[in-house]
Amino acid sequence: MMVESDDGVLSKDQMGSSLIEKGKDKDKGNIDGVVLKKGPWTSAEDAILVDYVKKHGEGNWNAVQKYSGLSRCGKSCRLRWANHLRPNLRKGAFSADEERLIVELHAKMGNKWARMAAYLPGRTDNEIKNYWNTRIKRRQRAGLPLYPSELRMQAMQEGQQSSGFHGINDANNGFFERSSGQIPDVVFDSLKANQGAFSFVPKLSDVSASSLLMKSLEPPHFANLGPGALNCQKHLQESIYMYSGFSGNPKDAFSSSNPFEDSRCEKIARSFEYPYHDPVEENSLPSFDAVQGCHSFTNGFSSTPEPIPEALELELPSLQFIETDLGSSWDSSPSPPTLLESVDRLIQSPPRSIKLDSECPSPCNNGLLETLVYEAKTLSSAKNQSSDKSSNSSAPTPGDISSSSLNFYKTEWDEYGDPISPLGHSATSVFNEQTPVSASGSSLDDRLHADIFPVSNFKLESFNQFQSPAREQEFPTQYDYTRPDALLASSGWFGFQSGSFKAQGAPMPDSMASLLGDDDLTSDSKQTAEAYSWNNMPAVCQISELP
DNA sequence: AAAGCTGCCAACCGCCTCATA
DNA sequence: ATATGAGGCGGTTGGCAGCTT
Repeated sequence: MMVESDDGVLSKDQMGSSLIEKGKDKDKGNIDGVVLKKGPWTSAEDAILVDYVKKHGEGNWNAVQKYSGLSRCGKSCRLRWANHLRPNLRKGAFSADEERLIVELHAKMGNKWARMAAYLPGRTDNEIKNYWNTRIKRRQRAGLPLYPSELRMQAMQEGQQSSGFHGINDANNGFFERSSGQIPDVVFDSLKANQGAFSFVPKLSDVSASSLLMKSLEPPHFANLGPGALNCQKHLQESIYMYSGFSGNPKDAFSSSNPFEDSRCEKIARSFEYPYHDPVEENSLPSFDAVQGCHSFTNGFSSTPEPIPEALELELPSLQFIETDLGSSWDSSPSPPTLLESVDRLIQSPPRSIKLDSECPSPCNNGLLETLVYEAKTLSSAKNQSSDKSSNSSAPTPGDISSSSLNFYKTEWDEYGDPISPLGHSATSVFNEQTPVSASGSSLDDRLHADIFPVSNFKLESFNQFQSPAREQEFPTQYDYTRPDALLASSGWFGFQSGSFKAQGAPMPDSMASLLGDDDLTSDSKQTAEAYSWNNMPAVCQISELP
């Protein structure tokens, strides 16, 4: 883009954009009647600013205009200095190491560009942000997960080997830390050395699905479910957008069962220049078959059996999709997807639209949360219908609703012959995948709690907002549904009924059983598990318990 | 060759936090 | 305790360049 000439003459572009605005407040370009310029900086302006900083140092940016005569607002000066003029700035393309680190950092921090920039010397938050946004677009377009399989695999391996996720045991310090600004050292292992051609460096024990999940559940996002529901929705959409490997491009999403059948996608994918070699994704890109019936969770048009292109761009938080396909999830795959992969798939594979007649009104544009409620109702309705048809005359209990939903989904998916749950790998599969039979059960349980429950909790909060009196009956009040463990134990919302798990013929790991309130367990162990989970819940989740 | 698309980049905007008066 | 200003941050926008169709 250009812009400026060295003699400071404005280009036509600059002339057009260097607005001279009058009558606005200081933030809008007018200080004490002095008209402040906007738009691209000229080299002359740069020189003035540099000179000013040399003399006065950084800071007090609003004084720049006063002392140097530069017709720029303080903010603009600060930005210009920080992003372009300050010494030791590193320009040019990101190196592979930098890119890798960005991915890691993003997995950990989310969109905390400034914090990320602190670990990329010479780079600015703006650069990182731009890079990330571009990267997201590319990967989304190609239907690739946002995080490479190595990263996810690493998370899995680390998770199984380590004694526990860093920080997971301490909700205030580690992985979910939100206030300290500290980052566990593990993140920087990748900085310590170029450990060869991606012997994939970083210890990602703390870069797990939980980070992804928590990303969308961060206080600024999560807490807004109250008065700031709109904001929350926006943030949630953003969050999912960020983590969605699912392309928002309807063409990409629906034109081909294999994105690489689309030459355009192929080119895009090949253009990734991604520091991670990702053979998994290369060879098994998410089948858009799975997307084809794209569950309208993605956009709130849940009653619409056919995908609505426009809606796809809404990028709703697919993280909410808790998998109910226990059948596939409990398959004893030799190499189960990693935790992160689970999240990726969870994100990538929005559930299919369910074609069924429902008495439930469509949530249409009412948003994701309504959609969730609607979906639950729909599934419940479907179950009731199928129950009527079947010989099973047992009346469903409230708790059965979710499990019936499971069955329904399973049936639907079986019909499609899709081995991958349309809801993706989510909680159940994650449980399965991430819960080796462990006598100690400690760290893993912790991780599970931390990784899974935040989502559940979020869902619950979301759900609560739309909870009807009738539903309140379905969800007995003795459950504190603001508590994710209680949620799971109750099986009320997403069908995590212990019986459902058992019905799948898969042994329930002790750790999970305890979470789910398995009756076979002693009350002590359940209490321990509950206390454990609750005490280790990220603060954001516990906050929700407050009145 | 022209139009369209995408990536990249710079800059702005609004909101938030924090320090200070 | 409150108001105000400075600075910081994240989201968004808009324009140019390069590539593709």
